[in-house]
Amino acid sequence: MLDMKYLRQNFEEVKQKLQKRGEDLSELDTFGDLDSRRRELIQETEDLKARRNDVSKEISLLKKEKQDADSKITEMREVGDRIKELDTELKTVEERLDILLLSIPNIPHESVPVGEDEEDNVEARAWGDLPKFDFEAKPHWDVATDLNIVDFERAAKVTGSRFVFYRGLGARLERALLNFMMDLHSDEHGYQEMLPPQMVNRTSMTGTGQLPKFEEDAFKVEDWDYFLVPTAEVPVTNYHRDEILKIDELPQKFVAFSTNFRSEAGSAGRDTRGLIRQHQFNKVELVQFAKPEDSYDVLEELTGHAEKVLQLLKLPYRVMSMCTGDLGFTAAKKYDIEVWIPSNDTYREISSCSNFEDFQARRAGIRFRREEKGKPEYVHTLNGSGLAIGRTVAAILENYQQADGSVAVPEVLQPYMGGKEVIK
RNA sequence: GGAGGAGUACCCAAGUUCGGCUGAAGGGAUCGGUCUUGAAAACCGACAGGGGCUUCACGGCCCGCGGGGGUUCGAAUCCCUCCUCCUCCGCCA
Repeated sequence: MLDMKYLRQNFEEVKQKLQKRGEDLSELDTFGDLDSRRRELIQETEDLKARRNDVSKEISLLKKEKQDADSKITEMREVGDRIKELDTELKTVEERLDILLLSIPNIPHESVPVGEDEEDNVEARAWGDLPKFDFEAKPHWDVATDLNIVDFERAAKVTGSRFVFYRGLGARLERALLNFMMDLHSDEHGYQEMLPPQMVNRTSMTGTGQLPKFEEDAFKVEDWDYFLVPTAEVPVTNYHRDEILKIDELPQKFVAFSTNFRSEAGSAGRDTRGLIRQHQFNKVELVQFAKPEDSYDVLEELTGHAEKVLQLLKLPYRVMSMCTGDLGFTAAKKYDIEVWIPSNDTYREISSCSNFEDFQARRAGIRFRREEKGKPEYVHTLNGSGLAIGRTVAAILENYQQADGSVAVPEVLQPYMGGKEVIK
């Protein structure tokens, strides 16, 4: 959410910056009218309320002295009716304003490359050597199915499409990665481990920006106003919702595991095979609450923490700086980390690291004070996958596959795999 | 799921019977001061906070007693509704 005052005072400039995102901004022009009407109504009701407060005190005194107050009471009855009318209109105006403000995307940071779509994303760096196979490399779903470590068919029977059973060393690999990532970030990178609820309420989903615009992407729990979490970002960021932190509590760094649920609305036909796009997947998420002046350094640091996972797994990747058209709704700046997927002959997103600046913090009311009596300011929130586990499994199966159909276990994972060096 | 009880400012807590001189007594904590070589104790003083509207500013006003609605000239106080916590019963991994 953008600051209303800032938007009022810098309307054209903001509009211009938002236009770089290439989104439809026609609604934005209703802001001026709504905003000025809101302030008109507030002034009018407040004047009336002030008068009512005064007269009510007078009435109280008159009654105490057993004097007649009927005419004043009648007068105030009319004032009260008028206040009610104005308050009703004010409420509808504020609701519309709220919906509008909640629907405006974040302003891109000046360092974000301008562009229309993923074609215009800019490679920041690449790491690792691409594997060369002296046999015909298989896509990960064939590798996994041949090894009998995943089962898509039965998952379709038991639940539906875009679900999967992991079994045997496949399940073990998933769990090994989870533990490896959690250990790395908590022991080496200074994050506090957190295990959040896997359902959240509507306010939380609004706080981080999934709602109101993207409700169709979420799984909603019937009869409850709860949603299955699409990412641990939601519960963990909302952990400090409506709080004022002390400055020495910043930065706060959390690493959280959650199972994530996404309807993948609008992705029909894409990545229908394999582990890349499932309705349910596991992910280790890094979340930081930072001081505004530090947040861009934190973004680099956090992205580095996610990269470290791939480096230790020896998986080739590149880091892409998302252009204005591919930034997503909430981010001011975003890096995607893409891992090499040989069967696609390309890199695929495995992590997304964003600085939201105060966009989420304003929605969710997450603030801090620099001094004991100082004015509260909004924190900056950041997060990044560290990493999506299912896609990491896919990357390992593809990059570590061997001629005989087996898969070598990356060295750092072997202790987590009961010492196994190969999946066969 | 059933039956009770409770949510007041940083914390504890009065006020809710019978609506108005209470936007909130009293503690504690915190901060400043006196005293002291220093500290503690004691004493004195300060101490809602947050948001909004308006103003160049000083300031003024409005809203805040879990959330939302209602009754009333006026609500912490009455009514409705939702949420959270506690106790007991039932069920349950």
